[in-house]
Amino acid sequence: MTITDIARATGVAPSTVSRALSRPGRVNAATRQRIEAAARELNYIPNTQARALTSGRTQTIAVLVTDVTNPFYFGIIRGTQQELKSAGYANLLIDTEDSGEVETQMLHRMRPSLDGAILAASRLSERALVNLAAEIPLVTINRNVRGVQSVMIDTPSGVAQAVEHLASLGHNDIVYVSGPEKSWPNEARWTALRNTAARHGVQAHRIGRFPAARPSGSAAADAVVNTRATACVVFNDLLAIGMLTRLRERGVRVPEDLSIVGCDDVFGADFCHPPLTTVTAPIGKAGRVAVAMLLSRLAPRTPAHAIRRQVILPTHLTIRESTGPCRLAARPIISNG
Amino acid sequence: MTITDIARATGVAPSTVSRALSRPGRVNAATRQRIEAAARELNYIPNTQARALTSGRTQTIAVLVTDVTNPFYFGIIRGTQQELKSAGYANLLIDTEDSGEVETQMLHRMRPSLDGAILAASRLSERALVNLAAEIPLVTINRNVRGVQSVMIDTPSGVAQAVEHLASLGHNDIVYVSGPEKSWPNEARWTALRNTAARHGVQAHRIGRFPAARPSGSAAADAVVNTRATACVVFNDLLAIGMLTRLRERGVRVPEDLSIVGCDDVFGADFCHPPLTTVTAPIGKAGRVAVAMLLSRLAPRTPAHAIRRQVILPTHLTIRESTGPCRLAARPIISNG
DNA sequence: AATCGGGTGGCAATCGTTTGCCATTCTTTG
DNA sequence: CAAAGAATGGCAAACGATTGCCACCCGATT
Repeated sequence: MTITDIARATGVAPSTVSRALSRPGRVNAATRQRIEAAARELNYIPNTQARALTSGRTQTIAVLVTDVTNPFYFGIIRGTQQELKSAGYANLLIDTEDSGEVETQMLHRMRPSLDGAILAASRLSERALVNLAAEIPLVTINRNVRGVQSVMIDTPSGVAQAVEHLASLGHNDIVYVSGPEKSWPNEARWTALRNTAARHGVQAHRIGRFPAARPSGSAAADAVVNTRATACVVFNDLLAIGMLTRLRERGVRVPEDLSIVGCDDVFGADFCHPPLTTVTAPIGKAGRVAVAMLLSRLAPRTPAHAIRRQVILPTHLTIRESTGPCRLAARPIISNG
Repeated sequence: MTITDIARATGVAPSTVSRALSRPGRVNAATRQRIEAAARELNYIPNTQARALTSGRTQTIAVLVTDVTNPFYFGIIRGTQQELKSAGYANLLIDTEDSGEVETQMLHRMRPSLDGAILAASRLSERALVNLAAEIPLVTINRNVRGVQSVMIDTPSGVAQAVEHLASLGHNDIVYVSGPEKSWPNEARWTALRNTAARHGVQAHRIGRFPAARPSGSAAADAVVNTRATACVVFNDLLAIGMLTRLRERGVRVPEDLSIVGCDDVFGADFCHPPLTTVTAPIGKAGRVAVAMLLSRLAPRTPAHAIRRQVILPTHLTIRESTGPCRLAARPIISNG
C-alpha cells in the first residue's frame, strides 16, 4: 500500500494524502478523516526510505557502544531502547570495538540514514567530536565537550563517598585501579579519589591502566596485592569482579585482607562473591535522558532555551560486602607468584 | 556527494557510475577505475535510502529479543552484531517485551526498511511465524517451525547430562523449575529432564512457571524447598541466580542442602555464589550462525542446496560448585515462611 | 562487403514520499 | 458588492539510486 493507493481510493491527489497524514492543519478536517480511514482500512505503512529521501528524516538513531559485551552498555542499550521505542524511533546498534576510527567511519557511512547518534563512551578526541557534532546531531554519555550535548554520570562524587567510606573504616592507603587509556571518566575518577584522599589524610596511588574487562582482573589483583594497600577503588565493576576471582585463587580474603570498591553497579555486582560495594550509577536513566535530549533537539519547534546542553546524573555509594574495617596487622603477606 | 557528482567529475552518465560501483563486469575496466578513483577522492558514500527505494535491499537486519535486560540476549546481540558488521549490514535492535503482538507489529512497520530478521525467542504461534516468514526472510533461534530457517541450541541434551550428573551424585528426586509459559525451549527442557530421569529411575517433578527473571528466583526457591527434592534443574541461569540469593537468606546451603543446575551459562553464572553448575550454550555462536544463515539466503546467487534449513548447536554441562552429593539426612527441615 | 554480436555507455522511467507553488473556492471585511 | 485574504487541494519537481532498453562502436564471421 502506497500513498498513491490511498489517493486513488479516496479520490484525492497523493500530495493531499501526504499532507493529511503528516501535517494535520494543512488539510480540511473532513477530507483528512476520509483519508485516515482509508489508510487504516488499507493497512497503510509509510515507507521510511522514501520519506527519508525527500525529508531527510529517517526516524532512526544510532547508539554507539565500545563493547556490546560490557554489562555497563547493557544498561545504556536498555535505556535508549525504551525511550526510542516509545518515541517511534528505530534503534541502530553499533559496536565500535574501542576504536575511534570505527566510530567516525561508521557514523560517516550511516550519516544519511540517521537522524542522530548517542555516543556512549566515545574514544574520539575533543576536536574530532566537535567536528562530528557539526555533521550529525550528537549526544555523548560521560564525555564533556564544549558545544556537544552530554549526559554525565557523576561517578566522581560517588568515588569521593567511597574514599570517605574507606577512610572511616580505618584505611589510610588506597589504590586506584585505572581503566583504559582513552577513557575520560577514568581520569575523572582518579582525580576525585586523589583529592578526597588528600582531604582525609589518606595516601592514594594509582596502578595500571587495565582494559575494562574481566580477564584483566587477574593482573589488576596481583598488582594491588603488590602495593600492600588495604583498600582499592576500581575503575569499574567488571574489572573488580575479575579481581575478586583472582584474589580468591590467591587466598586473599575480601574484605578482611583487602577492601574493594567498584564503579557502576552493573548486572552482577550484587551477586558476585562477596557482593560488591560500588558506586551506583543510574545507567538506564543515562540512556533514557540522552535520547530525550537528542529528540527534543530534533523536534522542529523546540525553543532554543528548552534544549539542555548537559545533564548531570547523581550517583551514590552502595555498601555491600566487599569493604570492611582495616585490619592491617592481620593481613598475610603473600609472595607475588 | 551523489552519484551524479561523480558522473560529472568523470564525464560519464550517472547510470554508468551506478553500474561501475555495483556490478563490476558490466562496465569497461578502464572507465571503472576512473570512476572508482573519483568516488574515493570525493569521498562518496552511497545513500542507503535511495538505493533501498529501487532495489529493495536495505542492508539492514533486525534482531528481535524479548528482553534487552536478559543476559542471554547479550550473547545473541553480541554474536549477531559481530557477524552483521563484518558483512557490512546494519543491526536494528528491537525489544518485543515478551509480546507476540509487538513482534508482528514492529516487523510489519519496518518491513520496507529490512532485508530480514533474526527472531531470538519468538513468542509467536507456529501459524503466525509461518505467515511472517512468507513476508520477510526470517531465522529463528530456539524455535523449530517447519519452513522457517532456525538455529537450535541443543539444551535438552545438556539437561539430560545434568540429570545424569545429579543421579550419579545420588540424587533421586529432581525438580524442574519451569520458565515462562510460551517459551518453546522450556517445554523441551522439561521433556528431556523427565525422560532422562525415568531412564535412571529418579523421580521428576516440575514446578512453576516463573518469569525468567531474577526477582522470580525468590518464589522459585521457596517452591523448590517446599518439595523436599534434593536437586533441581532451573529453566535458566538468571532464575537460578535469583534462587541462590533467596536460598542464602533462608539458610539453605547450596550444594549441601540443595543442588542447583542452571541453563545457558550466561554472564554471571561463573562468579555468582556459589558458581553455578549449568548447561553451557554457545550463545554468541547461535547469533553468528543465525546471521550467516540469513545472509547466505539473501545472497542472490546462492544455490538452493547451500541454504541450511536448520543448524543444531551442541551444549555441554559445566560443573561448578552449585551441585554436590546428595545428603538427604543432613538436610534441615525449614518452615516455609 | 554485409552482417552479426559482444562490449559499453546513455536515456529515461521508476521507487514512494515531500513540498514549493499555483489555482480555485469560500469567507471576510471595508 | 468588490476586493482581499484565508483555506484547501492539485501539479510537478525534486530526493539519489537502479535498471530495462536502446544505440553505438568494433572486431569477427561468412
